[in-house]
Amino acid sequence: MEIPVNVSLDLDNTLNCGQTFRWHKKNEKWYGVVNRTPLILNYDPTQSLLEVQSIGEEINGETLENGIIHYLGLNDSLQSIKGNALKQVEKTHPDFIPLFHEIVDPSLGIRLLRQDPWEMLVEFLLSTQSNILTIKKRCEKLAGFFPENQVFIKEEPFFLFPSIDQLRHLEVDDFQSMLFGYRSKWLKELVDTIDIRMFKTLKNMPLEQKLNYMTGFSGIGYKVANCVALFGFSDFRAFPVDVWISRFLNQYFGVTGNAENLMVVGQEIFGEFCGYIQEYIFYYIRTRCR
DNA sequence: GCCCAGGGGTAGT
DNA sequence: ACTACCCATGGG
Repeated sequence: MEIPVNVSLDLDNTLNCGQTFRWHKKNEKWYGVVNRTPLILNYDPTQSLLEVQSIGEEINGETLENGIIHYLGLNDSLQSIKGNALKQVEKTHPDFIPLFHEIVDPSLGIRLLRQDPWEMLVEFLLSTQSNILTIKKRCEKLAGFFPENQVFIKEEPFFLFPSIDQLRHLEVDDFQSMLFGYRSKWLKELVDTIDIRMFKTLKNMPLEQKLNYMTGFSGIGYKVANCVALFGFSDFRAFPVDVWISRFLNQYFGVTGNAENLMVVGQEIFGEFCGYIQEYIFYYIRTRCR
């Protein structure tokens, strides 16, 4: 199947900018799973065509095509998001305008994915104090623990992300064997105590309620909860503050503080789509600022 | 060997 | 409320 793409799309950096951990590229094609549907994606920017291989017929009750359009955020107007944030920057920090363009313009094909909130919660709990390569290996380790979740497109294997019921059957030692370290007990406690139906209702609640609920679990602090809100619940007012963003805000705005304080700073500077801008800043720091 | 990583919990101020 | 320190482990 082929999907015509008539908006800007930087698929490589969308799938490789730290918002998702289980996509991998081989021979110019991307391999990954969206909800319970394995996909092979091959984007040709010169033709603006997205070639899709799959064994599934639908994603989350939608047609394959609509499901992929939704997942990739192809309906997001990146120009509007930039314009909205720029207006806010002009009001609050006009001296930052040149750097704002320098950061955002090269990123206007990077899109925030609509990922599964449960998978985001588990994966970002495992992300603490680790680099992205290590996080990716952990996520693969966890998914690969369940051979019954393996599916194929032709000869190519994929693992569906484990459900909460599957994870409930594991012990702390199982997680230790996957080298999750001190995160093992956090994950065990999470799967034992979370009310997954309650968790899913956060989708329609304000950011503050999302954060309040999620930070109630051990191992889920403000940074991780913001990542889940942004990448799992598509709440663009979320503003995750990790060591990179913290250093950036300190360097260019002279502010310091914890993840909660700096989240508010980011919201004030960049406005209601600050989560999108946060991702562009993260990409900028890690590709052009080192 | 050393330092860092998409942090968070906790005890001591 | 703020700080210092610890946590397990892999990668550069």
